[in-house]
Amino acid sequence: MKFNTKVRYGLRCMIELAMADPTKGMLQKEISRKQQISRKYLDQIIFALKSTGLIENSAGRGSGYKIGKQAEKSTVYDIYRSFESELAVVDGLDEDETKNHCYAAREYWIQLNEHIKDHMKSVSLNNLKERQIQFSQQTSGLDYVI
Amino acid sequence: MKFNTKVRYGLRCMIELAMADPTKGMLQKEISRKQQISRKYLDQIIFALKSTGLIENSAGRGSGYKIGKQAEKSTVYDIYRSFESELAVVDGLDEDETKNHCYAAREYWIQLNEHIKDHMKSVSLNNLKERQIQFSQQTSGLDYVI
DNA sequence: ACTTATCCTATTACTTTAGTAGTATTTAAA
DNA sequence: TTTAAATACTACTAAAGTAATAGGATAAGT
Repeated sequence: MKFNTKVRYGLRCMIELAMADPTKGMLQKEISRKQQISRKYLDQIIFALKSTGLIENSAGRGSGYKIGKQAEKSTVYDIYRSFESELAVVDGLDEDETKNHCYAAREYWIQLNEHIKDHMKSVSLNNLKERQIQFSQQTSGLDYVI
Repeated sequence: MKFNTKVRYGLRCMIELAMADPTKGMLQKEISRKQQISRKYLDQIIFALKSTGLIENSAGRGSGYKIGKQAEKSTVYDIYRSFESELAVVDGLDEDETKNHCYAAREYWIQLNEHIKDHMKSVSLNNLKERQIQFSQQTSGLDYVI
């Protein structure tokens, strides 16, 4: 019952970019250094985030990434969905009910699943950015890389 | 981001036993047949549930299992904890903050983790039993094994 | 004694995960 | 217009986790 590293690193990337100067792009190299994620692994993560439009760049050398146009309105769930299919905390929830062996258990998992999904949808990248800014001000930005 | 089969089957077992006649025990064989879980795998699951006191029996031949004395007050989280250590949707949440690379991300995961845990603690075995009874009455107990 | 059932550990096949590697393509700069 | 930096995308691999089976030890009912 864990989120994998792609989702976790992806979230950190998005916050990093949300905090960055939106007028100039940020290179993979720079994100990699700041977030301590290997260049090649980050490459995959950025590829996924770009595919869903959460981040943008122009191709080729030296362009750099910036947050996508609609990305500030995006939520943690959108970021999650860049890497995974729809959340399903157990398999077979959408199957025919009669195939299940316990109605109450099935209903419980469905409820929990929605509960988690709702939480992930309720927190936007903007919310996270604000929290990060608050923290940076409190600590003079010394303790964290961002 | 999935619950494993031990937790899922464990939940079904607990509901099965909660629905059963509390005066007589239920054999592994019987649970296995009703819930369609292999005897040997169920053996492990029952062993775990017994270790945490959620189910009880007297040893040896033909005793059968029944719900533990305090088990009706127990929650989904208690059942989960029979198989897993404390819920942690990402690793390293309890580590020193300065080792993290993004404050806002870390805070987010902590909140989500508590959110899930709270949900799991808010639903008791009794709640699930009531739901199961309601369902059985509606369908005349035909569609589900329990 | 014998059989049935539980107790508990070990093992295995399989899948997933985390990360590396490599090659092709794009484009800024020399 | 070469060249080198950077991204784009696929393939691969080692390690870890999962689902399940196997098997011997022990306990009791008959």
